[in-house]
Amino acid sequence: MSDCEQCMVRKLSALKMLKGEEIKAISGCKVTKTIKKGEVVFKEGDMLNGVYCISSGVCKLTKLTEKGKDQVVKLVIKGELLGQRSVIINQTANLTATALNDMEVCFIPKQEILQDLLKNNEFSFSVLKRMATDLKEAEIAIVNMAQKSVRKRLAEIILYLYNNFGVDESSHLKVPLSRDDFASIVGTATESVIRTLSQFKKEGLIKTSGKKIQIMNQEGLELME
Amino acid sequence: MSDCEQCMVRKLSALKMLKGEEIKAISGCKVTKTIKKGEVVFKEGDMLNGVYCISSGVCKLTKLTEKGKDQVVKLVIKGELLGQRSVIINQTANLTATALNDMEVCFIPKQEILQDLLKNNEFSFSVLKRMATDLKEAEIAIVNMAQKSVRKRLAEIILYLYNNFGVDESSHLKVPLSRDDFASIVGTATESVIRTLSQFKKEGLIKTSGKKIQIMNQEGLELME
DNA sequence: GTAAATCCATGACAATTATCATATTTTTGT
DNA sequence: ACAAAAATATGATAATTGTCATGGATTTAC
Repeated sequence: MSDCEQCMVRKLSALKMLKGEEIKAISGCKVTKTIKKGEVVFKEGDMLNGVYCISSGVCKLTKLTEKGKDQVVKLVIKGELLGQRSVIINQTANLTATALNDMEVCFIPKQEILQDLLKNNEFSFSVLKRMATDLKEAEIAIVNMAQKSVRKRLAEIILYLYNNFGVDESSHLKVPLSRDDFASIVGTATESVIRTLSQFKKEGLIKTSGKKIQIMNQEGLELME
Repeated sequence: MSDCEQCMVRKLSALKMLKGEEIKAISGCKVTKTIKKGEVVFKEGDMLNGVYCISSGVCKLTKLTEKGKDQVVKLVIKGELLGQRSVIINQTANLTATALNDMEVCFIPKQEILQDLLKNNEFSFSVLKRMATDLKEAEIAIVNMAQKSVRKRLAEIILYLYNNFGVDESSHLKVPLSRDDFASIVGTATESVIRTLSQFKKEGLIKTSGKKIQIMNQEGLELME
């Protein structure tokens, strides 16, 4: 049905480097899937038979800790590929992918991707660049976790959500994260998130209505000590 | 002088995938450098003109935090490449590399590496795999930072040093890390490291003499809650 | 070999964050 | 629309970690 050659989303990822032939092959074997909010795309430990290209929606990648809590490692958005790392090093998934809202994804079988990686140098170099960027971001995340306070990390994630996912008609953050999700992104207890958000409210930095968050003083969040 | 074709260290990294021609080219243009303990190989923000292949010695990769402290992101060892990420995405270095003991490295110019990456698919796929593995490790580090206590993280880094770098004749950990280094790996204050090590001593888990550490009860460290 | 510098160690105390208990509000399912 | 479930909120308190001060031990440089 839908044709990869015309797909705008593909242009956002390394898949844009594929040649006519290769695109056609993928068009022929890809499977489009709909994933509902809260559903799991794949689980830590699953052996993946391919990668997922996200057409719409947002997804969280989490890792289960020894205490049984989830830690969010990364939020993934339209145009990015899921599962490429596991496919490349041929290992089970390191993370669990869960839809934060309704998603549409294209599943591309492993053999197809691996074949293209080995044959098309521009494609594999592009994937390499993408991964290098991910690695850089992960390194920054390590430093943030190690050195910044919960308060600061929470302010930063709110700004991140604002800058990357924007706001809805009522100017509330678009990505629907629960306090629990925030806690597992920031790496703290849910109560600490709630308390800190209350603090932010008192300070006039944000407003909330239910789980929805609205930024009132962006600079205040940015300049947080 | 020394010939890359014969180099055993090269076999440990993605460079093992290079073909005869390519190796010769590198042999001809590489520069061998000696770096003394404490010296900086490159600094965060430097534009790198090539990558460094580590022949001997250990090196820490750090990032400067806003508070002016260093956070260690990774320890790098013989056979690994330094600076590949910056060269691949053509950006300034994200991290500072500092020798923890005397090192010998081979500097390979950027053009040479990039050429090989674009021409030799097996090489670039091998670099890709390496980077995928680094990314996985970085994700695990994020989770550890976010969820584990200082005590636990310190126990883990001691075990890591033991497993990856071994001990000297007197069965003390080989890598010479100061309490300050430990603090910036674990992501805590130096005093907290000192205090926690003292605690470990009291519990019979380790012994210390000066900055040297000896593991007395490996299982105790492994099973730490 | 000795002084200076650096590093290790520990106490006292403050700040941050976690945990447990318990309301209250919001969302969900029917 | 309504009850049940889930999520948010807040207080009280404990545990962890950070900061500042100070003294002793090692290492380094000349």
